[in-house]
Amino acid sequence: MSEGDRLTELAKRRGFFLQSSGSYGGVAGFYTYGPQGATLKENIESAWRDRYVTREGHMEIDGPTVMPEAVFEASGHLDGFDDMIIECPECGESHRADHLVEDAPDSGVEDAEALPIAEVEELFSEYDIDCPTCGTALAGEPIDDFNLMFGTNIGPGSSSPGYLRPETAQGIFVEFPQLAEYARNQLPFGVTQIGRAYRNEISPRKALVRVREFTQAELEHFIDPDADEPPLHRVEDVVLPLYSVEQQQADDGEMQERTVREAVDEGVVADPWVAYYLGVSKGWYDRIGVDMDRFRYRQHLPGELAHYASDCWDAETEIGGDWIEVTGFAYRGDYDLAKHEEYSGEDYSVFKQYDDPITVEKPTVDPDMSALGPEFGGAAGAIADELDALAERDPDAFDGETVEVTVDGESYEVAVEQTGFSIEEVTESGEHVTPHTVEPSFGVDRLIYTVLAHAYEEDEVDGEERTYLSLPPETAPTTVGVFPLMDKDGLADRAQELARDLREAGLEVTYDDSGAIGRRYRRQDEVGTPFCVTVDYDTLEDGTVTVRERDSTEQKRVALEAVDGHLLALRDGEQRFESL
RNA sequence: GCGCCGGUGGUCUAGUGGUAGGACAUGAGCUUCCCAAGCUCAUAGCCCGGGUUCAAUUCCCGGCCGGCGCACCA
Repeated sequence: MSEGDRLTELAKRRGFFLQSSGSYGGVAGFYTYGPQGATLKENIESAWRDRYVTREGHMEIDGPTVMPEAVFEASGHLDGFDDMIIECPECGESHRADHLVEDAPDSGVEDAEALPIAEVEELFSEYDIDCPTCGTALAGEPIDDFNLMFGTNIGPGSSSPGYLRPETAQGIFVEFPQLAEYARNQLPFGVTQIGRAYRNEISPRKALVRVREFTQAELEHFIDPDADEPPLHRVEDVVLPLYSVEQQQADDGEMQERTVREAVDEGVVADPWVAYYLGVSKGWYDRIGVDMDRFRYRQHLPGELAHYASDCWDAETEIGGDWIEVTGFAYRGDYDLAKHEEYSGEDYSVFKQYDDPITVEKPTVDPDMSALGPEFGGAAGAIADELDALAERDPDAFDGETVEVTVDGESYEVAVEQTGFSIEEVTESGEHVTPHTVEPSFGVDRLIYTVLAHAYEEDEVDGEERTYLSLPPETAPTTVGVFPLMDKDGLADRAQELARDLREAGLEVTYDDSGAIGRRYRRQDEVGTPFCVTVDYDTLEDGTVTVRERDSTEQKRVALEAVDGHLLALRDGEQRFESL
């Protein structure tokens, strides 16, 4: 069995994840997290919150998964995701069907994308359109509709289309004006969101790696590109395993190690904010259980860059020989906010106050409309606007007796004295800045898949093969298994009482009294439970229990009344098992 | 979406034109003083629909699902 198959089998058998709606044949690309998986996910998400919300001092919001069409017109997802594709039966090349129709001589069709598919298919016959690659006639070939967004209707009827969000980021961007208020209009600030996103993938693959509904944890850090710098010194010595474009294109390209500081100084990572988050994140991956020997940061190749990104690095993990993307670190510039400002008409900028107000000489006009109106009639208004723009663009144009402006291709001469031109001293207390966005975007499901795959271990205990998940105690869904050595002589009662006490102390506890003790240890090993506590005959005598550690299978005796404190400390990394 | 291969208890699998056997797991009982021991018993299965046939889990067609390759991954 491959690494992935073994993992999927264990995941189903032990309750990490399973394909959804199995009773009805299953649905491709949808998974249900079982009891272990749901808690594992919760643990990873809360470790993420701890790192990217609490410790970075960012905000968290929680928005809806359905958003109106206008949002995705602005974001570019509507056009970018909705393509008609036709595949040539001869050479196998795929082409945009709508573009071929528009390009066909005499078709006269201008907006084929808006037409129903059946109609576009007919147009292929009508205009005898051939494959641009090999010339084969495409008439009669089916057209595939690639719409990666799930659509729906908001309210009755179809007048108000909506889509399931294909990324959580837009839910942050659209609320920017109010979020800036919450941040008291002070840059920089960061906003996070953990939530579901949906993409109607053509072919979901590899269990949790490519699914149609998934969880993202995204951070949008809004910065003033001219003023804000990341606190690089906090991570400057972190060593990054980098796989740059240059190395990817080299024949024998391998990863190279650079500290965050070196990466910035040498220009390997172009943007210091991106470098900062690469540095912050490396320790976090390690903390949740990613094997850092199977981890790298890979730079996007020029052709891979999304429409908004100027530079992008992915965190990738290796599973079964494949590298999978678990996080994208993108510098999105002002693309998103500028788009939403343009489409919504709302203000998506932040007013940045100068330390000291500055005085500037500003050319202004104050056209005498009572003179321009009679002279130029209906064009007067537009001429006034153009004068205003011209004054800012080229004040020298007002030096002569008259000034010439062009409106709708018509040239007009205006007497300078009628323009009210003057140069005024203006005091400016600040300026409007459209922030740039730095975006680390985490795929939670792929991280879960990675953590499970990297935790999967096999060894031998007393000549018997054993499978266990070497999950960090903080990440493991169950922290402690509690067993009576025997299900008799009152041991079970004492053990159940202990299990209740440990749960009350805030630990995730499983109680098990079924079968031989070794079997129970192995059950917990397979779900990655780091510690097991056994109540035995000595417990009845001297009030101590054994604590057994998963990876080493070693045991220590601990006093009953101290066991909850030790386990909490072990879980939180404040104590090591060896020092018990 | 295309092509190839596949789909039998929770899991892994044997097998068959006359509705199925094992292993592991699970539950009950016995046994057991720390790492999947043993014994007894029990629960539980042929992906869905159509066709051929007296009879289909088995053969044929379609669908769904999975693996791999291609394409796709804004």
